[in-house]
Amino acid sequence: MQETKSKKQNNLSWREEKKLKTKNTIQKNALRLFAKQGYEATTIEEIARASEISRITFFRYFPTKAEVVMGDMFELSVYDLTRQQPNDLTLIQALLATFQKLVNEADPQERILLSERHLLLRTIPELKTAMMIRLAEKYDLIRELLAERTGKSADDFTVRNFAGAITGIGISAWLTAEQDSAEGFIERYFSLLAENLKHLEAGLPLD
Amino acid sequence: MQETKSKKQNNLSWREEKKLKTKNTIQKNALRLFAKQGYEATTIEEIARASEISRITFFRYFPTKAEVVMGDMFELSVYDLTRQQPNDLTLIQALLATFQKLVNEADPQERILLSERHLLLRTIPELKTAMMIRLAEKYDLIRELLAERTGKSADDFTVRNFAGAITGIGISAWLTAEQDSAEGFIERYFSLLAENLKHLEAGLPLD
DNA sequence: TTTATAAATATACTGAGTATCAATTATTAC
DNA sequence: GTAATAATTGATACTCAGTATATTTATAAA
Repeated sequence: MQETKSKKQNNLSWREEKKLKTKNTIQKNALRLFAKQGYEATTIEEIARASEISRITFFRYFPTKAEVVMGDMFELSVYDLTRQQPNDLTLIQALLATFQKLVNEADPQERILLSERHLLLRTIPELKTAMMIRLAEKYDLIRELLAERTGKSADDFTVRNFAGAITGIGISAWLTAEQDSAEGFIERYFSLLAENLKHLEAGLPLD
Repeated sequence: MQETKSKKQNNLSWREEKKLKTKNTIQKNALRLFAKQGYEATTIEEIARASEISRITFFRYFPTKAEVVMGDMFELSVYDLTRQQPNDLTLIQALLATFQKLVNEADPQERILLSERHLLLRTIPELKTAMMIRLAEKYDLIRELLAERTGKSADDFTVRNFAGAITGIGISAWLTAEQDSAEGFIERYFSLLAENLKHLEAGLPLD
């Protein structure tokens, strides 16, 4: 079980580095092929051939075809970064700070990849639904964050409900940005998210 | 194109009646088999055999295996019933009235079928996600309802965001009821939904 | 070099979902 | 009632995602 860490000072061993590279190659080829000939029209076989691996190996790196588009999506960063925000901020203020940071720091390279992904995510029905699920799954993370900042239990009624509202607001931002879309989707998404959160903090007035 | 309505006074023709019966049979058999031997372990082939139809005919009635569980789910009723509530009610008040009505009026027969469905919907991962999507898809309907009652556009920022919050609150109620679950899931779900909506109307205070 | 381990692949399978075409069955017109 | 018409069903055959098992190849350690 103990992982190899004997001679190599790099915290990534030779093998692990290669694996990461393979994973990236697969994802890049997949996104390229999806963009070129469509998601449905692209088979896993093709992606594998383009990546010079076998069909079976593909499944060693990604459990499903959809997952190759979803990727990591820096969801963990959102969680971690938000936890690191000062304690005297409300959750919403902390989230706003996190988003600000993420938008500022995203390097161009990453931003382009992200754009390609998002294009697929809002175009292909199968992926749209996969994305919606991802969003809904954040519910539990939000509850945890909220529990930490309020000192309440994550199972508290108000915590649950507030977290639910944040989740829904996130979905709304996603769906709205998807409509306006075109260029700069990610910027639009984050700015909507920020507006929505501020509105929520104000109690969601309808006037 | 003109539909047959010549002699038959019943608004359902002979054929259409039979089709409805077949659809119900398929659904009943599917739910029975799923409950008995599990969702994944049950093939469409089996469901078809039990329903005395061919595998292909199954797909004429339900586009996917998951859809046979989802069914209609009286989502349309919620929409229609809510529209019929008095105009001086807020959307939340109207929704509360609708849920009240639905809980009171559900006949025992239907209630049992609904329970079976819900058991599957919160047990089988594939169906859980399908359900989540259903919930998220209500977003647009809620926006319409809200637009009607506020006189605003369904694309208005506050309408979108408020509708998003309601959606998320619905998801939260679903996930919470799913945890407590056991018996009386549906009652629990609706009562949570009501609590959550009231909390939302109060501006979602965290204290 | 030999040994142990992990990663890649080959083979073969299941089952969902689709397309095409032929066979039935019901509906309508005569 | 019978023939023509249209809808429903079904048979056959296919694609492709995803899985299980066993085998081969590459890597690391000894």
